[in-house]
Amino acid sequence: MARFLTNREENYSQWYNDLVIKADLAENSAVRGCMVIKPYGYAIWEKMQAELDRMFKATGHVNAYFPLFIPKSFFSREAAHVEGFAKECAVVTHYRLKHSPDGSGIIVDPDARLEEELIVRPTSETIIWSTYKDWIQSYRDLPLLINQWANVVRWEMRTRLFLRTTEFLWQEGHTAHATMEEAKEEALRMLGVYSDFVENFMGVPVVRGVKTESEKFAGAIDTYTIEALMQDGKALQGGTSHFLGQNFAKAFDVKFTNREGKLDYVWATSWGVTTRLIGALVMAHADNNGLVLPPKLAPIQVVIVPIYKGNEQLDAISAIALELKAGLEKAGLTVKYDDRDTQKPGFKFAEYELKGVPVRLAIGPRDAEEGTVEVARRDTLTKETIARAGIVEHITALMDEIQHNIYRKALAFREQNTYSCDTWEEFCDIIENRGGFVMAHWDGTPETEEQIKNLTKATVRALPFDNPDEEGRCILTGKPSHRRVLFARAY
RNA sequence: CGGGGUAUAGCGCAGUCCGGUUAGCGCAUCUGGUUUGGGACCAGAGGGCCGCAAGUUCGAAUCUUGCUACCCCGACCA
Repeated sequence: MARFLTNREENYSQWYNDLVIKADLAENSAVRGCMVIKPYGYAIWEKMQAELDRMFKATGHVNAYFPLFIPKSFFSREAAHVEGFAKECAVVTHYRLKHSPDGSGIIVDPDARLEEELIVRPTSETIIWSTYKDWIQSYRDLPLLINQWANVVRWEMRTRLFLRTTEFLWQEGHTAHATMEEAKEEALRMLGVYSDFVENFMGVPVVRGVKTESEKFAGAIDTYTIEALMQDGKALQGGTSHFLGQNFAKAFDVKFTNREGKLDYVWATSWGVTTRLIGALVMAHADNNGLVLPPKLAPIQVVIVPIYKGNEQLDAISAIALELKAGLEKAGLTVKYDDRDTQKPGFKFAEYELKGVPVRLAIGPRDAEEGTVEVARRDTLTKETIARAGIVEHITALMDEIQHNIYRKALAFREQNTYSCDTWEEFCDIIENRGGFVMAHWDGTPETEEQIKNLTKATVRALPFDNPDEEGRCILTGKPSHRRVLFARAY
């Protein structure tokens, strides 16, 4: 079977690329660095969106939409922000085309140069905070809890489907608060929403923590992050939530009158997750047979495949299958009955495995006669024949079991590949030969962080919230440290 | 932006060194038939500006020059 996919153990990144394309999630487009998200991949994104959107609303947020374009001058208002994003911006300089004088085609009309260039948003803090200035006057206007679903553009040098594309889809929350405490609380709350989503819906365990100075968001005071471990031992940042302090309020002069009647700058947060999560979903669970989707995000949760000879048998089996489908749908499951006559059962089995459908039911003449159905699990690749009576309850329970099993498996993998390490030799050995998360002491300086990165390609992924205080010595410099941090090579 | 590579059917490739009938192969597609409990088989068919442009030549996928695009490795990054 593996002959249809590159073997995961032989070439992980090729395997990933093949899988994304063969499972019909996405493909490269005619535009450099930009992908086409195909219907099956987009269906997963829609499921993610629906759940996240529900979570955002349950925590008091509302959706709005801001422009794709940002006037260049807005960008320079926050110094660290412009510094961080300037090198990867797409810029609109003209607004018109015309036929070339020599008739050879269409050219940019040099007379149509914009007075002020527009930046295609790489993130929307600047346009949003320039708008918030007009929306906020008093503490009564706060908190302002807004989310936007949008596309953004970051002109990256090298791209990979879902993991890093020039244009990508995301949501970005931008909130404004009267106090520092409230803004910090909000940033942490949203990090909690993200980790809840990634762990309980995607089935991917995460480490929560704060980013170092060099890794934090351009313009933030603190960046909180969730870090997940992929099957090749590399870390993937799953989502970030930023405490922005008063940086953007000061840059855009957003002041409010507080309860004491005094003017103060507003406190801010922003937070986002992207279509990159689809890449994480693939890299965390999939195997050499294809995707393994968690039931809670699978576009198709159950597929029914009929096995038959001739129309007569097909009719009899279809009657059973459609009744079963109706029963499962009534229980809230998304079911597909694949009665295509153009493909054989074996082909369909392999195809739905490739696409990661959690449960496959097969019904043949034997099952029709004996009142049974063959139930195959994608996560374990096991099959059992069970009675049709009570099948809906069985499948419903199985969905939960699969959801949990996928998470347990990923968690076990992460635990097996998380090392606590105290010497430089051991550190290099693990990073180079085994991969995974390494909890080690670091002296806290950007210089040492940089040096470790240059020597090993490993970076500090986070200062984990859950790591206990512990006296130790930096693995590189030997200087004192009070807590272990999370190192890994990362995507 | 540095270093390396590739461009031939929808996809993956051979042919290019050493120019020569009608440019092949596998997969996919279409037609007909037999099949259907783990990626079926047989027979037939369609599909090409050989990346673009110029040059050399009786003759160019093949040689020369220029251009363009894409991929890989680095620096940048969710």
